Amino acid sequence: MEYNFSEIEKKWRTYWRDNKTYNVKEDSDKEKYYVLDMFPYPSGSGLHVGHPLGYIASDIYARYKRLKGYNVLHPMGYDSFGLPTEQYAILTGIHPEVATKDNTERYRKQLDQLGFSYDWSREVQTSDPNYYKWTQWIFKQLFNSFYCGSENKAMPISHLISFFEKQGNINSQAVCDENTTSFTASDWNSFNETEKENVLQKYRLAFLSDTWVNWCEGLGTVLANDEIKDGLSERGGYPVEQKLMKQWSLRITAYADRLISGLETLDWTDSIKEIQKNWIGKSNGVSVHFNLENSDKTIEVFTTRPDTIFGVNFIVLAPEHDLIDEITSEDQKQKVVDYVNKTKLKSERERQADKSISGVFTGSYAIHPFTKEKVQIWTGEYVLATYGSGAVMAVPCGDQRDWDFATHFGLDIINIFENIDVSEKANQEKDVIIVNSDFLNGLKSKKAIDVAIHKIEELGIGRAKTNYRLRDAIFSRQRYWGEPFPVYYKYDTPFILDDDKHVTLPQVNKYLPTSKGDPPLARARKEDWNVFEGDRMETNVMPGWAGSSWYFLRYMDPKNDGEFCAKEKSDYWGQVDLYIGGAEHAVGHLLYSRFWTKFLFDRGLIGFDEPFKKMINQGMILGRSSFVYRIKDTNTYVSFDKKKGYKTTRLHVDINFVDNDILDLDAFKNWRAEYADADFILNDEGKYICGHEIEKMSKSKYNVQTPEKLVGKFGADTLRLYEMFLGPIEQFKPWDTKGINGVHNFLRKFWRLTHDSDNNFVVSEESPTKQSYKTLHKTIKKVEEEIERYSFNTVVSSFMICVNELTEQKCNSREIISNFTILLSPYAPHITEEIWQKLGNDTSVTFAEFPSFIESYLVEDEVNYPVSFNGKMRFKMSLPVEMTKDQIEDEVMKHEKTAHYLDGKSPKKIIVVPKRIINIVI
RNA sequence: GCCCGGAUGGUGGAAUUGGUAGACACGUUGGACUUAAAAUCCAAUGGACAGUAAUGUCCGUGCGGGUUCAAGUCCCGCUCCGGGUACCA
Repeated sequence: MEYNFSEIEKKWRTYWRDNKTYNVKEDSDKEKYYVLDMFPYPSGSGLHVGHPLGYIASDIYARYKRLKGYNVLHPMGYDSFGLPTEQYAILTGIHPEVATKDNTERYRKQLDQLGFSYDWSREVQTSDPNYYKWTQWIFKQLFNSFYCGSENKAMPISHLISFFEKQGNINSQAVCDENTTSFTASDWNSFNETEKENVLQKYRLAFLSDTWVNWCEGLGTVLANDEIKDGLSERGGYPVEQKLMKQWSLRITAYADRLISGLETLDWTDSIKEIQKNWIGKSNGVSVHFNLENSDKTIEVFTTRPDTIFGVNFIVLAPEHDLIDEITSEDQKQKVVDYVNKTKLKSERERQADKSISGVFTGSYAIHPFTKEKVQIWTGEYVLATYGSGAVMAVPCGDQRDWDFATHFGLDIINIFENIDVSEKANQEKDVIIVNSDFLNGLKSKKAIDVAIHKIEELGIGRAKTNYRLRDAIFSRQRYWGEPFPVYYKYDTPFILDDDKHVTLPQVNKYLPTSKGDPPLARARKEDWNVFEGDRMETNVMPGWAGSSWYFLRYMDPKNDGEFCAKEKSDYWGQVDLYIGGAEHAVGHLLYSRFWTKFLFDRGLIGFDEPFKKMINQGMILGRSSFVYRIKDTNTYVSFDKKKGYKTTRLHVDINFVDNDILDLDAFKNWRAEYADADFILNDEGKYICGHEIEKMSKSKYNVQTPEKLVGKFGADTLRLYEMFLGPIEQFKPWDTKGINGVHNFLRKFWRLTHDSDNNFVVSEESPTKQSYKTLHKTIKKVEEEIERYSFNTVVSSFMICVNELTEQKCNSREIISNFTILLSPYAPHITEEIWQKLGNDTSVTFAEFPSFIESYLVEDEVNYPVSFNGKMRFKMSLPVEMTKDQIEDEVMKHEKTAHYLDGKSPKKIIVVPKRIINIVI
């Protein structure tokens, strides 16, 4: 074999490992660059060809930046805590640690095969106690911090305590729970330890709170929304109910505003920024208090449209609203109780899925703050307890949901919009004039909103307020395979372990909840814990996103035993300059890690407050499924091009039996017993042609392509080039191996350019021709420009054009080949190392210098002008570059073909764009 | 419903600021080499029409309009596909 890729690739992978080629150190003489892949979860099923797409792109970029003289940090590791491994442990009894080790080893093997330039000495795993003790440490810092509203940053809780000691909480600007009661300094000083802690919990950034969760008694655990189907658990089919449970939460809502404004500094796609903005859901409005007819209490509603306050026809409370019990009249009591109970049984998801209108009148009335008229109070599911104050002022003429509700129950609809018909639907337009609204009459909405807020505040019946859709993040999981909390309890009050103490996951006899419904860790006996303090240890574990919220920092200082990451290291490496990964983490990982980064910044632990400066979201690679067509009620399969006229059933066939849509009949027959004596109707060439379709890659569709197979057949360099050649990195695209021969041939062509027919390496020492220089420098320019704008696919074309031209020029000059080898090395590291070595270099091509582009090689004496008539290109003519517009015009008019296209007419206008185009308007 | 993308040959895609549409590959067809096959090399390849031919004419970037000397690219109005998201007051 001339180009023996398997031997070459093996040789260089060994070399890189033995020589630690890709290990990096901080180096103040060099500018840093940080290229990171999104943290993979090492799943048991390994990689398919879609997974490495982003890794290849980031590797190319990292290698390119090295050639450009940067000190590049390009690490890899595993987000190794997680559910699938735990499920596997429950099923098999195999400790998750063992399964994780197997999976990461397999993953590593697969990654290594592709020739990535990771610094593996920096590998981290979230499930490694030496890693998660620092996750615990950050949790401790969150616990010991509060968010100061006046400084607009997180600060030590001790500051807050001394504030309370001096002033109580009445003038405090600290962010806290909605239901926090006021106290004075002397109140505070009289509290006992537990009382003080209960207050502090309302301020801490990591805090215990009662949270509504989907509790499944049958399984003894809390379920995620997507684990519930029709009100029953997906596994086992047990009933699920909403239950209040004490859970750890993180006060991400304190950062809501900064999480929105910080997006402006990021080079991310608009769509991800938009998703985050919507998720945080900032809305400016006003909270207004409505007095009740028969009570001293008031109902607080939140509205973004105070301009429509004279259009209020009724008020709707969420079924969970505190006041419902109290205000419901005797005659409506039974109906309301039934309704509230019914809704309680539904999961949040079910309630959201159910679009039907429901609600019950409570029988009591509120007083409109301006008109003083009676307003009916209803309860209805469409009002969410968890947003705003859990109550809305219903304006059916101006809000479609309120309109639907009013129409459904036959309630009045007052119209407050001039010349607008609200009999068919509500008016949501803001560019209309408001009428029937006392002091707002004649104003347009925008102005009326300001006027109304002003008036409401002046009368003391409410105040301007900003609401967020974002909720505090629940941080407890009733699982085993996650980070344990550094928390113990004394008299049911939580305490944090000292900084030098951390909890390692204790051994348990089973990975299931206890019979009492406590999490698996509750199975651990006192002596199973490495640390045991107080009455009991916390038995929840942290969620999957805990470890992944800060892993990019640990890569900078992975072995540090005294700190999570030394400040001088994080100051050197700084933000991730390029982050490549899927868009599916838009509101999970990408939001949480921004939150943690801002927190660590606030506390002075790192010097930047956004983790990922530039992000590229690679598109999914889809599979190309193949099909056979079985004639109904037979065991006969008809070729795709012959199936017309037959009634057939389409069946997925394993793509490993299909080459260029032609089915390997023997392989198919051997696949399954039922196909063993299959008959075939072949086409005229005696072949069975399969049908095909583009679908998501999945085992059940038999369309999964593994990198191993392709690396075996074509080599890693070919696979790397091909994955890039498929198309723009961020686009969704089908995987089709048809084209892989093309890039493989390119590498072979490159090999042949530098080897004679006996496979001896040959380069010429003669100086290259002008033409070859031009080819090279054209390529240098293109490769550099395209990589800089992350257009990885077009670079491959440039390589091909370069080798095609050099082959044509019969150019194998050492100078040209050397430079081209460097250009190609980020894409095809193995073959280029081999040729680099054969060129006589004794260090890796990794340490070469990216060739500099010299403009003068591209300068031409002549320009080949396209000549257009009325915008249509008709012919070309070469003219000297230095020619003036007038001279060009003369030359064109003299051209023999011009007369033909003028067809006797004289041109109205001649447009000459030097070095570009000539257009003659007739 | 709302928000964000996208639509270019038989296929994947290129065209970066409005300036030669279809680069580069795949596939297909024909040819060379070979006992044969594979591999390799050469040639053709958007469509239609005319011509023995060189060549010429027309059409052509989802659809309909517009701006411009010139539109895949800009503007207006649609269609279809993909993604995200939703009783968020």
